[in-house]
Amino acid sequence: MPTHYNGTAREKRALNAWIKFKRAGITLGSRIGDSLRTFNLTESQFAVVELLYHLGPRNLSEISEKLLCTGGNLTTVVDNLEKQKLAKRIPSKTDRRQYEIHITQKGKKQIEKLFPAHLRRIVDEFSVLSASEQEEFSRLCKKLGLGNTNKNK
Amino acid sequence: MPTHYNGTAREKRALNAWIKFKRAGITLGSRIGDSLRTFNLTESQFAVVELLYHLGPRNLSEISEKLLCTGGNLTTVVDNLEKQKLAKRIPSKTDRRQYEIHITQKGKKQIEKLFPAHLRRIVDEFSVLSASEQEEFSRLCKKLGLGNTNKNK
DNA sequence: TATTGTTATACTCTATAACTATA
DNA sequence: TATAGTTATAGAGTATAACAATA
Repeated sequence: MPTHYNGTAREKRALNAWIKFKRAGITLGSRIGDSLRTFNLTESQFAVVELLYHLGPRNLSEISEKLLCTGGNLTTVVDNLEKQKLAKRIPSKTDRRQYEIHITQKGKKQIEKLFPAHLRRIVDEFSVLSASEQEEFSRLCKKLGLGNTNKNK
Repeated sequence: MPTHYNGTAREKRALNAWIKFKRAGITLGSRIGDSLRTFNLTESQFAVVELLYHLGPRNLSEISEKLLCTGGNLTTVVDNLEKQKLAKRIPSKTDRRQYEIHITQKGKKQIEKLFPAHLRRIVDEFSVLSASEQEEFSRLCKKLGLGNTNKNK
């Protein structure tokens, strides 16, 4: 979808980049998300379980920080994971306000079964880019994600 | 968030690119989405109204094709736009199964009020990249979005 | 007082399948 | 028979604000 907007070159460049970015996000997201849905996991749920698998137990605050979502939200996602017995809450011994969220054995097995196919899918999607293009792409995404935090606008 | 995954260089490269991509999508999306929410528009609703504004009336099939969502889904989004009187359904004269979705005067005003700020936000977010980086980024996103459609894997 | 997490509330999105009306 | 769109259904995510328990 071209922009159909008559702005300055600078505006058109940014708008075009944003649109391409969003569309790539939708299409890749749905292609990659499909491979998760066959395991009865939503992307949010997968993100949490995968984080626990690779980083170990974390409390809700830490997870919400990593995954950039609100606390009340994460309660729901973790609730749904507990229903599926893929994660569990364990009260913290040091701070009785906190829970540590742990991945369960079933969750580990699920990730181990699912991750290779998931990874294959990702490698496949990115194989349209050369190695150096992928690296450049990562670099640009990172820069965009960090934003102009030190520009103090 | 680094990948914490010990795979081949190829796998790590793709996984890293995917994670950076997703995170940039979340952070940029929320920063840019905020500017829409102040106008009581969700991103989906904005996408539809903006499309109608810039491309003119379209029927539901055409919109769902452009925005990559399902039909039943779009019914809901357009319903919500009609409630806000930002869009309206007009029965097609040539094919009585179809509706043309039109933007309303109120919708046009809304876009005209909202779009400059929205655009400024996007230009600002992308200003962390140089002009040529933005162009390279668009190119890479486009390539990713199209996927390996002619690889017939 | 501040923090961790839950609850309550309410809405939006999303998909699927069955359905209506029309072509 | 096929197509355009709605309806019904159901679930998942999202945010906000008020709240309880603990620090």
